[in-house]
Amino acid sequence: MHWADAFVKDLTEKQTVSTGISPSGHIHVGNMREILTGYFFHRALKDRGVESRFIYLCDDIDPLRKVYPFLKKEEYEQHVGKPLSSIPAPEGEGTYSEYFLRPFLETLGTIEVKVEVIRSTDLYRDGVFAKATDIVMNNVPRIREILETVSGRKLEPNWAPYNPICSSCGRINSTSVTGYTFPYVDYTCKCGHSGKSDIRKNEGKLPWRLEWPAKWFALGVTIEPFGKDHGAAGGSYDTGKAIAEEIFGIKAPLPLTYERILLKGKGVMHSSTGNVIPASEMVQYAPPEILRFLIARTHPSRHIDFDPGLGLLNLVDEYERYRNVFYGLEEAAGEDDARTYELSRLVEEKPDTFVSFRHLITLVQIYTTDEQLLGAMKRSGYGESKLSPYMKNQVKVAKAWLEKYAPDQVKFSLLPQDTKVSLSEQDVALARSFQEKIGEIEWTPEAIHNAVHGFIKEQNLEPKAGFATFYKILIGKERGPRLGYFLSNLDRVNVQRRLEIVLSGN
RNA sequence: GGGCCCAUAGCUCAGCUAGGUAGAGCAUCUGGCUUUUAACCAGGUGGUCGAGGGUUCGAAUCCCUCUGGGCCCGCCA
Repeated sequence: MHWADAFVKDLTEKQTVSTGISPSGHIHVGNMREILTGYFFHRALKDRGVESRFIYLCDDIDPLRKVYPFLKKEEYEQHVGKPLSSIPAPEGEGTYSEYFLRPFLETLGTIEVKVEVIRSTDLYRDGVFAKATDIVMNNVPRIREILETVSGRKLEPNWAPYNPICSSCGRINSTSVTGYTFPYVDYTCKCGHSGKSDIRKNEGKLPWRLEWPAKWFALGVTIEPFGKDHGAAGGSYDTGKAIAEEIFGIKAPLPLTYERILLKGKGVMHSSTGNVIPASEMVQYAPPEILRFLIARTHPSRHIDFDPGLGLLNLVDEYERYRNVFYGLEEAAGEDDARTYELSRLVEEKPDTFVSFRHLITLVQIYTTDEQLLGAMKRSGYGESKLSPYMKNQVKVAKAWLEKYAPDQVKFSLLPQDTKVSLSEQDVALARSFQEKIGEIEWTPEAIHNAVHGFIKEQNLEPKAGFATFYKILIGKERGPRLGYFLSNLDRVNVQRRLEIVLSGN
């Protein structure tokens, strides 16, 4: 059974699956595990006929913690400590949080993940946290005791479970609570200002360890996946669970701690270090369903070493193998293959409506126009009369991947006309016979192929070695794309000239 | 100091929940194919299942200890 199905298999009541990511920087492939793990639970529930609500809480009231390396120091120093929803975007119009949220939401659209997006600033502004905040402010000693016991840390004497936003300087990290009378929290700020925050508005926020259980309480969350940073003993899930049960009188959601996604050879993806591939970029360099597949195929308890190079190509191969399993064209290797495919795919893909991505990688390096490409695809079993939007995107993605991440192993390009290549006697003889007759060969794939094969046979060569001669001359490699189709797309005069140049040097 | 996860073929992994003769893909090798989608078809090589102990008629699977690797908490979120 697929891990998502196994996780929800005993649930029959309506569930609310919640996820949360802070838009403090680029929302990256690593963050996708949060939202997609939740999404797969949601899907698994619905597929079992269990009612489910799926929400994503965007923590946009969180303060900017520091000036990240990707921010201009002079510009953002003044904003440290202010909510992400009230400081300017690194570029263009709008707020900081929306700047990073927008491409993420677009990416969710691209991979067909439908989720209710809730901004924490809005929750506070609309008073959704008011009741929870009031409960919390009336139970400070008990909460302090829980936090100190469960987490083992000592809280400051003036600690309070609420952080007011200073109405004068806008900071949330420099205020101290001095009193509480519903609905106002009194505070003083390091900037010298004293004031009141209305807990029914976005004039302050709960600290994380309280905000999390308050969210469960206010929104009725029953399932929540989270990163292992929250899952450590004495971590925020432990304290959250205790607060949920003892202060709010609710059950904590069913937890799932997931492992991190690493970038192969570079370690953990962190927005603060810049060691990231934003999710919005990944869907430009990989078929979008692969983002889902990457997360769906691996149990959350295992870390993922993501390799955007050759590893990505292998990943797509695997996805396509699972697709074949789903359509009964191939035997399953693992028992969840078909289900993993089903959870990953974006649209129904009938077997004759696509061409394998690996093959496409070759094709887009040979053909320049859609017509040529379509012809080549049809020879590979593509049944549509024109490029589908899906395949158009695949083509775009294949080109982008070649440009940015492809290893040399899968790339080829014509050698410059005057590049010297040393050839064996066999190579020379073969290339010469072709070069001498090149003007008489009909410049079509089949005719070229037949001509080359004729010369190979005439000279008693191994076909493989014979073809290699031409690859050496043209692209400097031992192997290459099917020669007839390849050459027919090159200008005959240029090919002739290239052969002459190489032969004159041997 | 504390916690979690991982370890099975050269590589990526399945198998572990409910113990019953060790699996797949890729790579590699051999053979086939009168012509290459960086193919295709058939077959082969390759593993003391990280180590040790325990439970059991029987352990990759359950329990304990250890080793190695990774990550996290003890600021903030």
